[in-house]
Amino acid sequence: MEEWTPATVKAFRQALLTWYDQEGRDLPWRHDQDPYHVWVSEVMLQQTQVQTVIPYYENFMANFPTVAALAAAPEPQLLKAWQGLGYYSRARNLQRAAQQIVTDYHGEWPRTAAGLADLVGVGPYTASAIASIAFGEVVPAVDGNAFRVFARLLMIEDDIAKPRTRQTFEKIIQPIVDPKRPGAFNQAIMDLGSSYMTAKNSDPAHSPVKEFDASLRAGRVTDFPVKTKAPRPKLMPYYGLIIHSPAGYLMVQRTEQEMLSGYWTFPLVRQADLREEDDGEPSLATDIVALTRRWQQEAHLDLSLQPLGGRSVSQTYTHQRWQVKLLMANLQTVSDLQFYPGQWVAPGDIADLPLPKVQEKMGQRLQDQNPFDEKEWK
DNA sequence: AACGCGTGGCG
DNA sequence: TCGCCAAGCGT
Repeated sequence: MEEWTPATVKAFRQALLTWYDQEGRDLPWRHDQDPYHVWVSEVMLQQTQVQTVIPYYENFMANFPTVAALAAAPEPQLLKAWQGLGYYSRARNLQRAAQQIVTDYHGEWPRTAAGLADLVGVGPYTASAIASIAFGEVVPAVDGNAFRVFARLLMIEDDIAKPRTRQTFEKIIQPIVDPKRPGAFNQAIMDLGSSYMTAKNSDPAHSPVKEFDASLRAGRVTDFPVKTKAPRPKLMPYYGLIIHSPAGYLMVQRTEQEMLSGYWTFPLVRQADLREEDDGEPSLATDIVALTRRWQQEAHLDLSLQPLGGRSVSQTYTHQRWQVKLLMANLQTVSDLQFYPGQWVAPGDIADLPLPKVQEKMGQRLQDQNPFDEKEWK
């Protein structure tokens, strides 16, 4: 890899920050250096692109303008504000950290990366970003952009998928960070990584730091960064149960142990489990299937599940690929039996719940087919 | 250390 | 349709 002299470091800072001052993006969270604003934006930006985050950030600040407001927010409102943004544990961790700030720190922010890292949901990158941007600490904020930019500039061969590579990069970048403007330096690297030095379609030959780009000189830009590939998502076949009654549709809130926790969906049953039930084998069925069976037997209700036409709904996650076949049943009466932990939701009220994308797709499919001649969709 | 965790965009 | 990528963190 390349090594830079102090003179090269100085020239690099100059070129980078001159460009950033002229061409840096005007983003909603860059209007001031309020640590609350920086923190919320950084958490939203974890694994998420800027143009996706902007409307969520604006809405979030309108709903929760201060750390105290966030700490006191009702969870359904919080989850609704995060709906569609993904990685939902971020929202819960954000609120828990807000409560830490209010109660443990009496509203006073830790002013260093080391202190900030004690907040739940704030890891090494986010802690350094907040510390440098809001409090001027001279530390590198090493995210995917910094990995890519410096891997190319210096031709660093370490595999960025390995956890310990972070320390390697931090050690290399630390003396390069501009001690006078660490926050601007870190943000400039990110802007560079999302413009002239992207993963694909980058244009390093015209970047403001092209003179410092060893991979460009070597004609090896696309060799960096080195990163081992992630495994393919595992196929997970489900049935989505659309159970309709005069009271509405049966919805369940996903538990803390499940992914998408706190969000609401139609009951989802692994296809293998439902088949085991049908075969009369020892039951691997979920609560919902067992309850639908019991309900059917005790109340003598017709709960025969019919397929809903059309192809299955699919949703790909980082490690799972769901294929959801929709089955539906129409109950003429509800009786007083309860579907724990489910809840009947009127069609016009479904959109008020926090819903993950896969539920929106199932709901859309249902509305397209409209098998129960429903007129009350919101 | 390796894995689980959402969604949207792009070639 | 597919594979890869995007301002990571918790366990």
